[in-house]
Amino acid sequence: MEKKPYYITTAIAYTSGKPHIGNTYEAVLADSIARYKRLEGYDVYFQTGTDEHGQKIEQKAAEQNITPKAFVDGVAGEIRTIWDRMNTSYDKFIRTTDTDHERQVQKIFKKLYDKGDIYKGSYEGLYCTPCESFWTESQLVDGKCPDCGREVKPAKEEAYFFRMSKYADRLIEHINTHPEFIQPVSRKNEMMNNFLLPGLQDLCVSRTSFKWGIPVNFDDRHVIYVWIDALSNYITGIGYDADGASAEQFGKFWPADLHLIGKDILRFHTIYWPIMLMALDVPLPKQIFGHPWLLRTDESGGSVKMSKSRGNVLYADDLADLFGVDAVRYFVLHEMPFDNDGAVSWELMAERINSDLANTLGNLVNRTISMSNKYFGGVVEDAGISEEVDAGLKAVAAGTADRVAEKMKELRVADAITEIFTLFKRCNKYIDETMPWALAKDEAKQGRLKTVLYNLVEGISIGAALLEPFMPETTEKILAQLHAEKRGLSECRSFGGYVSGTKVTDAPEILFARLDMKEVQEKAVKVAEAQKAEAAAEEAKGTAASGDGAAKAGAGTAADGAADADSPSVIDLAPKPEITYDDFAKLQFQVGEIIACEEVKKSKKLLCSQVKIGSQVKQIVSGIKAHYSAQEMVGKKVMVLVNLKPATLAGVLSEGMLLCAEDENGKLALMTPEKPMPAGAEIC
RNA sequence: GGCGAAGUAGCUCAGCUGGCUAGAGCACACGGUUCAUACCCGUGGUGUCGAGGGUUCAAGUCCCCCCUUCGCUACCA
Repeated sequence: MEKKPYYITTAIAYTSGKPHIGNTYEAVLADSIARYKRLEGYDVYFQTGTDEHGQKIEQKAAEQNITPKAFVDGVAGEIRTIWDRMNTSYDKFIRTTDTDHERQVQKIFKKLYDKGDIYKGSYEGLYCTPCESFWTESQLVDGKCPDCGREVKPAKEEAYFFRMSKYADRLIEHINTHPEFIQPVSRKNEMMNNFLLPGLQDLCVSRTSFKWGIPVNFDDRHVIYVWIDALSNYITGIGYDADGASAEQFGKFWPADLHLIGKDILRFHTIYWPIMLMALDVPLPKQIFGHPWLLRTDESGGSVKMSKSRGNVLYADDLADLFGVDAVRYFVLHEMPFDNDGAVSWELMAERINSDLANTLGNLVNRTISMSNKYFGGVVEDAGISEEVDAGLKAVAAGTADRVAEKMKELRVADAITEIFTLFKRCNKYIDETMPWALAKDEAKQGRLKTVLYNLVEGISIGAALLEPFMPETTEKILAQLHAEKRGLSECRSFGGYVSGTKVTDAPEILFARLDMKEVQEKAVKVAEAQKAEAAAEEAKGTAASGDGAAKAGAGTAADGAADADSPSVIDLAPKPEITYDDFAKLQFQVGEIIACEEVKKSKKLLCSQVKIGSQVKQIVSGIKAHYSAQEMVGKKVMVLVNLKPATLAGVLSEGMLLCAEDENGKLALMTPEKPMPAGAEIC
C-alpha cells in the first residue's frame, strides 16, 4: 500500500543572528511531529530552513566588512548545526538564497504581475513615511494617513503592491468553512476581527531602499520584499514551478499538512500566504499552527523575553552541554503549554530533569536491569506465571499507544509525553506491587519472579518505543541496554513483544544523572556573565543593528526574537528625500515648558501636557506614557513643533508635537535644551 | 478605545453539552520499602473554584455586572 504523504514545515529562521532556545523549540516541536507521523506510517517530508534577505542583514554584513552572502552563509551554517545537534530530522533545509528558490520567486512575482494581482504603485502624494505605507485616496481619513493621522507625502520610492482585497472574501469563506485551518482557534478571531473583516489593504511587496534581496527580474531597481520571498519557500522547497512544470514531489506533498510557526507571524501565514496561493491557483495548506512562545523566567518569577543585554538568553547548545540533547528536547516539548506562553530557566529545567528523567525514567530502567542481572544473570524470560496484579500494568502498557495517538492528533505533544510517563510510573508501581526482592528469597517463586521482570522489561520497551519521536537518543539507549528490537506503533498495542530469553546488558548506563541544583545555578551565573560581557563588548565595538521597521516586520521568523538583544551604539535610518531650506523654514520649533500634565484616561500610551510657549499655553498629546510619568513631565523644558495642524487624539485636542529621540527598541528621550532657555525661545 | 482569552490547591494547570464528598503533576510533610541514580510506593489540602448578583431541585460549569491579568489591534500631533 502506498504511504500517505505528510508535509510539515517550520518557519524559516531569519539569519540575523544565532537562534535562542525559543526559536529552537519550534524546530524540535516540528521534528517530534514529523517523527511521530513517520512512526504512524506516513511518508513524511519535513522542511525547515533560513530566511536570508533584507536590509538588516545587508547592514550587519557591511559592519563586518563582508558580503551579505558570506554573512548569511555563516549564520545559516550555525543554525543548521544547532538543528542537527538537536536531532531534528528535516528532509530539506531550504535557504532563500538557494538559486532555484530565487528563480522561482522571480517567476512567481512575474506571474502575479502579469495576472494583474501585483501592480506598480503610483500613488503620488500618498505615502506615509513613518508608517512606510502607501494609501489610496479613498483610504485616507481627512486627507491623512488612516494609520497614524499624519500627513501623507509624495512617494519618491515607487513600489509594487499586491491586491489583497481581491481575495479577501474567498479567504473569509475558507476560514469559516475550515475551522481547523487556524490553530489555536482563539487566534482565528484575532485575524478575522482585526484584519479581514475591517478590510484588507494592499500589501507592498517590493523595495528599492536596499539591494540584498531577490531582484524583480523585469524591473531591477526593485528587490522582492520579504513576504513573497520567504513564504514561497514552502512551495519552492518541494519543486513548485510557476510555469506549470512543477516537480512530481510538489504534486505529492502539496498542500502542506501543517505549517508550524510562532504566534507572532500568524497574520502572514493565515492571510497573506493563503491569498498569494489563491492568486497562484495553488491549494491552501491544511493547517497553520501558531505555537506560543518560550519565555525566560526573571528573578521575581515573572516571564520576560530573552535579551543578551539582560544576560538571560538561553541557547540550545549551552543547555545541551549541561543537560544533554534529549533532556532539552524533553523540557521544551513537555513544559510548553498548548496555547499559553511557557517559561524556561536553568532551575526549572534541572527540576524537571531530576524528577521526570532521572527519577522516574532513568532509575526505572536502571533498577530493572540491575534486578535482572542480580537474579538471572541478565536473562529476561517469561515463565508464564501470571497473577492478577499484572493486568493493571498490561492494560496501561498496551493502551498507551492509543492515548498518545489521540493527543498527537490534536498536536498536544506535551500531553502525549505525559501519557508515556504515566506508563513509566505504572512500571515503578508494579515493582512495589510485586516486590521482586521478596520473590528472590523464595526458591519456589523463581518462575513468578522471571515473569515479573519480563513484564517490566516489556513495559519499558513499549514506553521506550513510543518515546522515539520526542527523545530519539533515549529510545535508542534504552533499547540497546535491553537488547530489545525496534518496534512499530502496532506492536506497542499488544503486550508481550519483547523476545523472551533475551539477555540485557550487564553494565547499565545511567540515562540521566541527577543534577545538583547548586552546580546548575553556578553554571547559569557563568553563562549570564559571559553573555553580558559579550553584549558589552559588541556595544563597545559599535556593532550596530538596524532600526529599520522593514526588517522587524518582515522577517517575523523564528530568529527574530534574538534581534532585540543587540544594543547598537549607532542607528542608521533609511534616508528621506532631500528638502529645501524653504521646506525647513515652514517648521516652527520652540522651547516649551510643561506646566501641567495628566494621563489621557482612555488610552494606554498618551499623556496630555499643558505647554507654555511664550505667553500662550498649548495642549499637546504625546504617546510617551510608557517612558515618562505625568508628574515627572511637569517642569521640563522641551522641544516643540508648534505650527503643526491641531488634531484630536483619543478624543483629546492636541495642538503640537513634543520631539523625542527614539532608539531601536522604541525607547524615547525628550529633547531638552542643553542650557537654560526661556519658554518660547525659538529653535532654529 | 475595539476584539478576544483567562482568573480553580504553594507552583503549573485539567475540569466537554450544569448533577454524587472539585482533580493531576511538581514542591512540601509523614509512613512503607531497599532492586535502584538519597530512588520508588502509599498517605496528607478547612482550596470562599477572582468579587457580587441572578436562573435552577442542583453552578467552577449558564446569564448580568464589576475587578484583575494577558493577547491582538488602534491611538504614538
